[in-house]
Amino acid sequence: MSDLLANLNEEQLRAVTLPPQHALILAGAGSGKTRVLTTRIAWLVQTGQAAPQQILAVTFTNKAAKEMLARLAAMLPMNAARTARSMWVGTFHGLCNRLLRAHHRDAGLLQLFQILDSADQLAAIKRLLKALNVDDQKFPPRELQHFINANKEAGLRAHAVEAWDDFTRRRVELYREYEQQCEREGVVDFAELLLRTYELLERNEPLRRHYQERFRHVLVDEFQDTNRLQYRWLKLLANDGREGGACLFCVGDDDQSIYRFRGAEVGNMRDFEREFRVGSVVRLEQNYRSHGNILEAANAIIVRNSGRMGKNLWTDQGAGEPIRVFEAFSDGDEARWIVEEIQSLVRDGASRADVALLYRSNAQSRILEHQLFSAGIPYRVYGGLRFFERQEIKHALAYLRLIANPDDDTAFMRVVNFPTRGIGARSQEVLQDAARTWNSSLYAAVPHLSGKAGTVLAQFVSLMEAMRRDTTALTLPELVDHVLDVSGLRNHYRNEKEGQERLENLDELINAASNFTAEMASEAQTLAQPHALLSDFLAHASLEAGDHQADVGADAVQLMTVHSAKGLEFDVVFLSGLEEGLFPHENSTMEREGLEEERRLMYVAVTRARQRLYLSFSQSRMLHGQARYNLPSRFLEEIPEGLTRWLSPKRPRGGAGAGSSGSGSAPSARAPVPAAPATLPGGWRVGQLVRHARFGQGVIIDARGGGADAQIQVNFGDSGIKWLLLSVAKLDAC
DNA sequence: ATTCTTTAGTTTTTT
DNA sequence: ACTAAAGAAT
Repeated sequence: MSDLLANLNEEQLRAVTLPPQHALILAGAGSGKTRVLTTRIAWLVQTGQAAPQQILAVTFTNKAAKEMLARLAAMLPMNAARTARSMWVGTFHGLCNRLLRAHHRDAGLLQLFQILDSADQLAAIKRLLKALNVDDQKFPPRELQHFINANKEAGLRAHAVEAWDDFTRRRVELYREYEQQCEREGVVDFAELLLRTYELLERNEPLRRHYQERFRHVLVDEFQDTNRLQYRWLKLLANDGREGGACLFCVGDDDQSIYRFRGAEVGNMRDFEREFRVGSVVRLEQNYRSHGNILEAANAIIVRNSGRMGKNLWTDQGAGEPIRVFEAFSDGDEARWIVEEIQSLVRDGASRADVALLYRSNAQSRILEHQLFSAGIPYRVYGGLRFFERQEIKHALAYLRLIANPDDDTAFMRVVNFPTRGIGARSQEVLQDAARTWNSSLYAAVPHLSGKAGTVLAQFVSLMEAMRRDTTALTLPELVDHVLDVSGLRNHYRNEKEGQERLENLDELINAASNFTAEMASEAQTLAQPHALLSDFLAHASLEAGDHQADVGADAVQLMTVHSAKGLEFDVVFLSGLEEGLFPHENSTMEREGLEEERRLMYVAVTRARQRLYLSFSQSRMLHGQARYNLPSRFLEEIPEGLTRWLSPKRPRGGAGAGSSGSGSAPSARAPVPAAPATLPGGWRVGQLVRHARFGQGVIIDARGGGADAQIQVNFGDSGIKWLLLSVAKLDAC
């Protein structure tokens, strides 16, 4: 017990030992957030205030859930398996899946309902549009997918959506058709998991009461990332803060909310504070991660945002090194410089794994990878395809899904002609028409067909029937193995020249099935229905797509987007591409909300660094096959000058206009901007930084005409991109 | 059914 | 510049 609370600082201790009441913990970057959350749970259990089964902990990723369970197992004197079983720890989606399986009848679902991941959902929508003969130019599937998900996340079924124009009315109709299609096929998408559970609990009072009374404590991690529906879901369990509901313990950081684009509502934090009358918000402001200069820079950046809940990180670690800033002439130059810097760090004894290269968008990784590769520096990139998202795995899973549920049309379409068995587009069309006529699934429509299409499809159906029959007595890994052979998938990839890796992945799927079976066995549940374990395995595959492709353990430099760096920390961080239009991204600068999210993203990036932070930008950059000339990011100017050290000749500051460095003075060793045309009349050149009396600072990005008509195009950032007549415009070199 | 050609769209991502 | 996906030709 004293062990548990030892080494907590004053605020952490206060948060951990709060009396049972609704609580909001504002936890800054590196302030020991996860530690507080897990210690709180352990403390509740150890002091006898709550039994493990009275606790529900919600995270956003499976990784975070696993980590929390591992830490709890180490803190609590009970074996890990028991903790895992009696305490509900998981993602919103994982927990909803568990609830819906337990109460599938009340929720109006098959016991073996399947879960569509985003790609499956998109495929289902495309299939729907095709069946209804809808022009997918007018109704792009992706847009419709977003429309449906956004409405579900707002808690709205198709009948409840208000439509004021024809376009929306049609989309609502398609939403309704989509709902019916999912219903018919016995499948549920991600948003549906949440909405179904919400409606189930709302509608079914005894059930709601049961869970409200069971879960005395609900703890939420990354609360700033919750969407509206998730918040309503929590409110339901807490009985809106009235008697008989759970206590909500929400931990989050409004300054690290970077998922607005996918529905996260930072406003939930304030709403929670108000609606649940959270008396005093506990602020964790001592940072144990970064040196003083880095923190000060982060604070200076984030303070410019409006509507913050307010928080100022501090450290007792001392100022540390200055933040290093570098201006390159081209993106290639920037990458080369980063690589040189890494080489010298490694020479000085740094471990490559402690160095991270961060960027705003994935497109920027290519050039960095290229330079790292040429220099022979091991690196790993986060963000590739994940295991369960691979083509061969999705194919195998589709066969498995068809065994569990023949009405799953998405799975049917995926494998009906893969490997090819002579069921081409025409046969598939005939079948889809028949399914519509008979109002049945594709599988069930096959017997109604005659002719050539009927014959080949009947063969496919009997293949599936045989698969189902022959696997009832098999263990899950045996079943998977059997299906890989009988379906012809193995054979197909054996004959493909690049198929070796895919074959290995298929074997890995059998492995995954073995591991899953072992985990389930330790929870000692007996499943009466054949293929019930299969169904659980499929849910697992949808909900947990596996780790991103990267070899763990190797001493390699880490490359990732700022988004995926959230929650991680490194001794040395390079943040590249700090340019207007890139970071902040041009699509975000139109509205204040968007810009502030970019600023939070910048805040997240800066606070990843423990000891050393490099910021770099480039005068020119190849993007979509064209050279772009960007201004330095406004975020650079938001860092107080005293905290930085420029490794390249410093440019004048935007506001001050006091600079004296010559116009674009290039260190002689560096090559000039590639693709920069010859000097223009008046000595101007593309890529040059200029100042206009009205528009402020800008970069010359193009030129046309000659003599008296010569014009230049200048990117003034905020003030836009303008064509100016050289003979008229009053421009100063910066 | 396979292969070649054209076209559109390239911020961030988990479940 | 590059890719993935849809369309057209074989």
